[in-house]
Amino acid sequence: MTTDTPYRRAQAAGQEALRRTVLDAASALLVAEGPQALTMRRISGEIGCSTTVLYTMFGGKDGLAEALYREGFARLRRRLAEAVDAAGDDPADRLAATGRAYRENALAERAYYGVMFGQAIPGFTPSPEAVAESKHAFDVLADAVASLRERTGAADLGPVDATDLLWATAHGVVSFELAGHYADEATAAATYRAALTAVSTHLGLR
Amino acid sequence: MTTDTPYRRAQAAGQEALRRTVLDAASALLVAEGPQALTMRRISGEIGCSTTVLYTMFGGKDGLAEALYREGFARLRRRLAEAVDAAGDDPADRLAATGRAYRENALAERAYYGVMFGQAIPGFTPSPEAVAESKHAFDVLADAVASLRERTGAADLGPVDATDLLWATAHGVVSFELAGHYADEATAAATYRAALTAVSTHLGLR
DNA sequence: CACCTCTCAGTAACATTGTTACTGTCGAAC
DNA sequence: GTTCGACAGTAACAATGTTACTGAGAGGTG
Repeated sequence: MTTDTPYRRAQAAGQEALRRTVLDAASALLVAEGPQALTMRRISGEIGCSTTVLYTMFGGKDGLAEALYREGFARLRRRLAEAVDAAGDDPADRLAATGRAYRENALAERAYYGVMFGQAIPGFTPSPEAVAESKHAFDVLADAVASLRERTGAADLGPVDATDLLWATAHGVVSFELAGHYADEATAAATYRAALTAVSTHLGLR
Repeated sequence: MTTDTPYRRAQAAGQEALRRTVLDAASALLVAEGPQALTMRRISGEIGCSTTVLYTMFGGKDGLAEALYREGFARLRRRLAEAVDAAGDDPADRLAATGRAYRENALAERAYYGVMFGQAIPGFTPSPEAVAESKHAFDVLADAVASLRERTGAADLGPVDATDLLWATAHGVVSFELAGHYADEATAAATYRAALTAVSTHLGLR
């Protein structure tokens, strides 16, 4: 165990600030030029240090990728929470707002979406802890579903989790849209709405 | 234009056979060890030639990736066609069989699924022609939908293509299953069924 | 048959990338 | 003041995609 001295704290704070700087640079690079530009040398060059720093701080590229993965889910979580807050008190409205916000986030943060759900960073697979934590981004969705279910008395679906089902459906359409499968934005939007409407109707969540 | 002589033909036949050999080796490597093992040196080593051959034959790794991409869709197409053939004449049965076969194919050919829909091979994005051709794998699904629509008189959904919607929904659940998001196979299967049932009901395809 | 030419495979190199051993430096502790 | 420990920088290594150079073999031409 390390001794807790002012020095140690200052050092830790410095580490934390530096970590933030590195992450911001990596994030900017990811958003501006895509995952392909995310090389250790490029990042270190961007902030003016050697690659060694990245290794002592993140352990390797996987560690950095995982930090970006968490950041992506944090952004998603913020966006969903904001949308639900703005939607008012009706659970149905809150559910619908969550659905729209999910797609908007994916389109606004395509690069992050690729890190989170595509294999945008070649060797990377998130750790089980990161995956488990990522699901909390959907807490607001789960809440809306629970409220709505209480109101409508929708039946349970056995092993099928309603939140997971909605999420998977949204992901299917969004990932196709990001891959360019739809002719235009209007088609993508309509397909997305149709998919979510179908599933929430089937779940009895209206 | 090159002259068409027996020699040229033999050479072309040789090229074709060689191409097949290379593709088989790459395919075996992909299935056995995943996309990470797909290196030019590894493939050339596997068949006992130099990397130059791969470049003259496929133009580069992207060309090889695209060949595997097409192969993946060819396998999917075969599987869907077989399932539909075995399902009998009822369009509803044919639709349901297609849905099941899609998931079965994804699970049986995970590595291919990653090449086709994930970004399993780092720099690769399929050419527009390959993407356009890939959609023909779903011709049997489109046929089943059309038959069923004729029988049930289901309404049109405007810009939303019913086949695309079913496909995207199936993809959403399957890609999550491949990523390990579900606790067990039974949960995944139930979620998949629920998603497809929801969408086909919503489309009026029963 | 001798020579020329063209296609193409092999070798070996180059650039890029993740990663790490070695070295030096700077601050804390006694 | 000396010693020690943590950490950053340099420079290397291994792997990978790619390509310039070289050579061999086959067909055409005299």
